[in-house]
Amino acid sequence: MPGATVARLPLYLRALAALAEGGADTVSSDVLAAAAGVTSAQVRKDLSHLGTYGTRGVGYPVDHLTATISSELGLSERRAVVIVGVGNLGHALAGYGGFASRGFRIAGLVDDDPRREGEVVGGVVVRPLADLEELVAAQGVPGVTRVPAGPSGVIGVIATPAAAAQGVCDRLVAAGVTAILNFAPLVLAVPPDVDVRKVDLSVELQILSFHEQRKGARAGSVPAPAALS
Amino acid sequence: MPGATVARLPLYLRALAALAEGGADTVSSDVLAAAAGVTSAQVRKDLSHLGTYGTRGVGYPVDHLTATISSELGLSERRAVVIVGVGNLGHALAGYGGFASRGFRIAGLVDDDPRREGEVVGGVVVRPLADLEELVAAQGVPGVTRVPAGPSGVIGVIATPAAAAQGVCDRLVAAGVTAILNFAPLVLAVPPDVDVRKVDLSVELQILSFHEQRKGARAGSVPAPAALS
DNA sequence: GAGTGTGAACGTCTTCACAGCA
DNA sequence: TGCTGTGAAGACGTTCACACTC
Repeated sequence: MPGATVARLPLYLRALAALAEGGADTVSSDVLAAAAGVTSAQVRKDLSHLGTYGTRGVGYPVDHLTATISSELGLSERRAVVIVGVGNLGHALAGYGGFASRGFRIAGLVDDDPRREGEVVGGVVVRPLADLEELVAAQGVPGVTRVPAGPSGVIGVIATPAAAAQGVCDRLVAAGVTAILNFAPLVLAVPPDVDVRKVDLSVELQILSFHEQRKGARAGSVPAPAALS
Repeated sequence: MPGATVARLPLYLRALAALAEGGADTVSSDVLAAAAGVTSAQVRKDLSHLGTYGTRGVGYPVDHLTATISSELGLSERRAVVIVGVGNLGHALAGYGGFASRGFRIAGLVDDDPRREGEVVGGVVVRPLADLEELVAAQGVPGVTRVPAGPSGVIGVIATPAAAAQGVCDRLVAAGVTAILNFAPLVLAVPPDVDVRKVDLSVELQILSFHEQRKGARAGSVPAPAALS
């Protein structure tokens, strides 16, 4: 399954939820494409990778498609998420309703700062960093036989300052975490079997800034003279 | 300039800042690649798009390369950012030091909820949603001649619930904003000259979940029999 | 020798166009 | 007729390999 397709499956899932809300029974690739912000050809190609069969002349069954994608994404059982770092960002993440509604559960909040210990955020108690390993070990992914020292199935979220991130990452990995979402602005070093995805807010702004600059240059300056040819 | 290259320039910028900190005068593509988490061939290709000249046998001058990339990204002047929605996420964004240190300034915080008006977050006062247009209009990008009804150069950040996002987006666009960073989990409809980038935390988790599931399946089941060949 | 700059090969993703089926 | 499923074509991005320069 192409990585680009995997990245779009959550979008389809979200669009399908909205369509199901509206009482739709089936969806055509055209409608689904509009809701997800892609082209219809893209939708059909992506769904063909699922082995999913729509009905020609009709479309795809909303409920079955939803179930298939959920299953493919491993969302059938609520996956455990452990958030490290309960600062501004950690608070926002812990309080974000989208996690729970998308099939995840916050299984732990951990912070370095003793003053935060015991605080309750999003219904979960903040625990000291020392409890990290224990927290990860306590999570079993239901339906998956836990192999000792194998992947735990837990997703670790790093919301600490950059200086602390690699240390936290090492501990997560040692505890058996093989999926990490990193908000700290640095490149984490991890073993090859560990997946890291990164979200860097200032990088996003800088990309937007690039395009803005180009627009500004276009609008503010005299158009370039025609090339000699 | 390829979009993929633009997306990596901020990473190089960050890596260069760290190297400059360490007192480095020049960088080889190898070293820069390691710091940015890409390959050295990638670095050379990307930098060649800048028309930047390194010195063969030596590397790239750290200061000049930093200046060139900053300029290319339009970060020479501090670009204004307006954040709409000062909930958990908005708070985290407003308090995020990475914005200021990367060449952006928070020019406005806006929220719907009258109870938040007047609150000071990250040194900026929260203003009512009605002030949005005025705030955008008040920002000029220094050095860029402001064309009436043209792009304002301001970057809008949408950190509202999904239900409010499209309305806010429309107002931003009407006010002259042509660059939007969207945290709400929906696809925004905008005119073609407006750039939208989206960050969806639960989408990232779902992508990680997909890969975790595959690992779990591998570890938990008997290895597939060898193919007949 | 060390390291850049770049054409060419390669792989991946997207779009097109249309055959095939309800 | 309407819409899926999919080979083929095209666009895009990355990696390779090496000529060239300091």
